[in-house]
Amino acid sequence: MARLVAERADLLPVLGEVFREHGFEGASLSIIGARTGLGKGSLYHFFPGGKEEMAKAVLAEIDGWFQAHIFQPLHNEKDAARAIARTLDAVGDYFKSGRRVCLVGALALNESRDLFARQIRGYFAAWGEALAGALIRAGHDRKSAKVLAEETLAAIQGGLVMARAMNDPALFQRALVRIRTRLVAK
Amino acid sequence: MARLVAERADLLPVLGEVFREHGFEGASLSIIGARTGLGKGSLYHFFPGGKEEMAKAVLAEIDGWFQAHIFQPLHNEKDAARAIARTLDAVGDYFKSGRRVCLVGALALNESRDLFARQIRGYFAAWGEALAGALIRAGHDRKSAKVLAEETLAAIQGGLVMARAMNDPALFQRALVRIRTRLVAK
DNA sequence: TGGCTTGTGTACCGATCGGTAAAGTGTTAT
DNA sequence: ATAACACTTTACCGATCGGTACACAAGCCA
Repeated sequence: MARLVAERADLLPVLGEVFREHGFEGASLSIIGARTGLGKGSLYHFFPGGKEEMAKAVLAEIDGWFQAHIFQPLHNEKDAARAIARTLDAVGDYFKSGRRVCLVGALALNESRDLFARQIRGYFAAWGEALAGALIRAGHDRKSAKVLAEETLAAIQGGLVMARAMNDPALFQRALVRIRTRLVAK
Repeated sequence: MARLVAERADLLPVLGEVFREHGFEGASLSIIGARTGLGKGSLYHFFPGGKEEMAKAVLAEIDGWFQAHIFQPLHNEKDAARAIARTLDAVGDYFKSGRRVCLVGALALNESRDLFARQIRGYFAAWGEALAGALIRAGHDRKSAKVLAEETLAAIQGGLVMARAMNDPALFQRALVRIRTRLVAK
């Protein structure tokens, strides 16, 4: 039978968008099937654990992307200030300048959080530590770096929420600009 | 037949908590029935429009509470700086120091936003304008007040998201402290 | 050629979904 | 007393939910 998808990994971006748009509860198998073009048989072939396994796979893929494009650069690049600036650009692109929501943050808000608590916490913890590390290398002391990192992540999440609420993606971009100026200024 | 609830308004806080915990899609009528102690018949007696009317009523009640306890004080109190400080305290209490999520923000994130777009936008717009007005009276120029208000609302929403994600209510309290120092300092 | 693996399509499951209908119970006003 | 109203209870509706079972089709390897 002609296969409809090259590999399981190709499904993850689509699944991610579906979960972003409808939430975990709201993303029904019929919606998922329609968006992926796969029937239940195929979906359960790739994800025997059902919706929960799909969401966990998506979260793992997101974590991998951030590891590669955000966390690692923050850790490794010589020029910490430059790394911070560049990863902020990458964040802006990733969230499509405010038109895309953070799935990890969205899942954190309601009771489905409990299903994914470890991954949610791990994602933000890794991000916070990577950013704080870069801030230290850029000249901040340990304490202020930690505070600044925490403040930055909250500002990003809040910017995404507000951009959606006001239906104004530019709001998120303005938030990113403010974050940038605050992080580069010592 | 013995009535189980004095008036419709008494249901709204319970409904609010249910929507906060489960989201709009996830809050099933059976959950709602269990939490309110009412059967479907009673629920549809009070809310003929079903879940959607329930959520809209909850949003209206939230808006009313913020009007009375946050927006109006920001507009009316003589001492603007004091009004800002006091409303920040009220916000901290309202969100139970980070243990409670913002329903308006949570609804904004997924596709159920479209159902409530006007109320969501109105809530944040009113808040932003009230805060910006108070900041102007406290000495800020029009432009920086608007920016600062936008930044503040995003920081609050982001603080709530992060506190839930990290399962650390103190994170939200730290965010509120930072907001306070930023708003009182000119 | 023939089996084996990998994926797909279809039919089906019991449970639950949001919502409706209508009878019944209690209170209140006339 | 009785009629009107406000609320509750129960039974029910079709649709959809997440998930399972299984036959079947294609590609690959022996």
